[in-house]
Amino acid sequence: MAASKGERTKERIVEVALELFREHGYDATTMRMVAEAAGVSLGNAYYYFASKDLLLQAFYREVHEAHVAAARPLLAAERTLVGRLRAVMLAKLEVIEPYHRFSALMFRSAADPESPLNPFHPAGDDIRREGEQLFAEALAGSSTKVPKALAAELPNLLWTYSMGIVLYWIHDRTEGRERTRKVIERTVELIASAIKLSSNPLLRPFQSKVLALVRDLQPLRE
Amino acid sequence: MAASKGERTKERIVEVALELFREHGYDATTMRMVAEAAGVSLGNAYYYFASKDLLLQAFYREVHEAHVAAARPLLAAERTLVGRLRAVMLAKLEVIEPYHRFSALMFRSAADPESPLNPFHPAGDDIRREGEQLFAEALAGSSTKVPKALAAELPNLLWTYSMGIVLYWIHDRTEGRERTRKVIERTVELIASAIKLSSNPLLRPFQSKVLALVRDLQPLRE
DNA sequence: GTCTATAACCGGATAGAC
DNA sequence: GTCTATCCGGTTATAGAC
Repeated sequence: MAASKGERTKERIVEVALELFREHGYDATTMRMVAEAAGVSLGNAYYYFASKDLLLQAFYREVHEAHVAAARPLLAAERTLVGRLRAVMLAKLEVIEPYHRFSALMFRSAADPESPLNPFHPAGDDIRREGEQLFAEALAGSSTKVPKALAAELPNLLWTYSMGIVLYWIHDRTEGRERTRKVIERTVELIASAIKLSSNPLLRPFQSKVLALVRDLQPLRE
Repeated sequence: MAASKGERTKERIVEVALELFREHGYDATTMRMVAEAAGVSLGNAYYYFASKDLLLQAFYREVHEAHVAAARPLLAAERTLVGRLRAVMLAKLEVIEPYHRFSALMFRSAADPESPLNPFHPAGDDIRREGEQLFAEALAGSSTKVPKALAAELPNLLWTYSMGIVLYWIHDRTEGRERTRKVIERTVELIASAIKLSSNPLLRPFQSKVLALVRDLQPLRE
C-alpha cells in the first residue's frame, strides 16, 4: 500500500492502455484516448510515459509474463528436448494469439534497434534476458545431454529463433495458425536433431566454426 | 523523350527526396521539405507519392541497383563459391555504408509485413526477386556443384541471410564495420561448407528434413 | 482527365503555467 | 503532478487550372 499517488496513476495508465491496445490495436489507440480513459490530461500521460512506445514496452512485459506462466506447467510435464522446446513455442503462440489482428504493428519494433525484441539489441534488457532464461530452463530440464560449449550459446540462439517464429506467425493467415504450428513442429525436431548430431565427430570442425561465429556475434551486445 | 510533364515532376521529386534522405536521413526529411525542394506544393507531392513510405521504396530500388552494379564486376573475377558469396555481401556493405547513420530508420521496414525487405513478405515484389536473382547468379557461376534440390531453395535462403546481415550491420558501430565484415567472412565460409557437407550421406536424413522445412516455409509467400 | 494548390485534420510530442 | 495551449509533420479534402 506504499503506492504513492503517482505510482497509482501510472499503473492506471498502463492498465487502460493495454486494454485499448487489445481492443483497437496499437496504432488505432491514440494517446488522447489513453489519457481520457485513464482520467488524466494528455500532457499528464506524457509525464508518465515519455512516448507511446514506452507504453508498448509495458505490453511486451505483460506478454512475456503470460508466456512464462503458460510455459512452466507444460515444462513440468515434458522431459524430452523436443517436447520441451515445442511446449515453450506453443505456449508463446497461445499467448500472442489475441494480438494477431494487430501484430504487424505491435511487433514491428522487432527490427527497431532500440527495441528489446530486436535480437541484436545491446544487452541489459530484462525481457530478452528473461526470455533466454526460459529457454535455458527448457534445456536444463531435458533428458538430452547438451555439450557445454553449445549450452552456453543456445538460450540466446533459441530466443532469436523464437523471434523468427513470431515474425512468421505475423504473416500467417491460416486457420488456427496451422502453418506456424507446422513450422514449429518441424523446426523443434530439426533443432533437437542438430543438437544431437553436434556430438558426431565428423561434424566437429563444422561445429567449432559455428560456435566461433556465434561467440563472435555476441560483442555487439556489448 | 516521351516523358510527360507529370513523369518529369515525379522524377524530380524522387531525386530531391533521395538527396535529402542521404543528407538528413529519412525521419528528419519532411514531406514539406521534399515538396519545397522539388518546387511543388505539399499536396502535389502527395499526388505523385501517396505516402512518404512510397518514396522510401524508391530509395530501396536505388540501393538495390547500385548493389547489382557493384557486385557484377566482382563476380566476373571469382569462381569459388565462397569467393562469390563474399563478393556479393561485401558489395552490399559498400553500397549501404553511406546510409549507416540513418540505417535504423531507413531499414526498419525490414520487419514491416508490407515491406519488400521483409523476408516473409508475399511474393510478387521486384526488389526481393531481383535480390534472389543476384544470389542465383553467384551460385550458378561457381565451381562448386550444388545439388539440384538445394539449388532451388538457396537464392531465397541467401537473400534472407543477407537481410540478417543488414540487420547486424545496422547495430555495428565498429570502425570500418570490422565486426560485420568478420561475420560475413565466417558465415560465407560456413555456408559454403554446409553446402558441400550436404552431399554427405550421413547427413542425408537431416538434409531432407531441412529441405522439407524450407519448402514448407514458402507458401506464406502465396 | 491530368496536374497543382491551399486549407484543414489528426495524432504524437513539448512548453510552461499552476 | 497536473493541466492547457501549441507545435510539428504525415495525410486528406477539395477546389480549381491546364
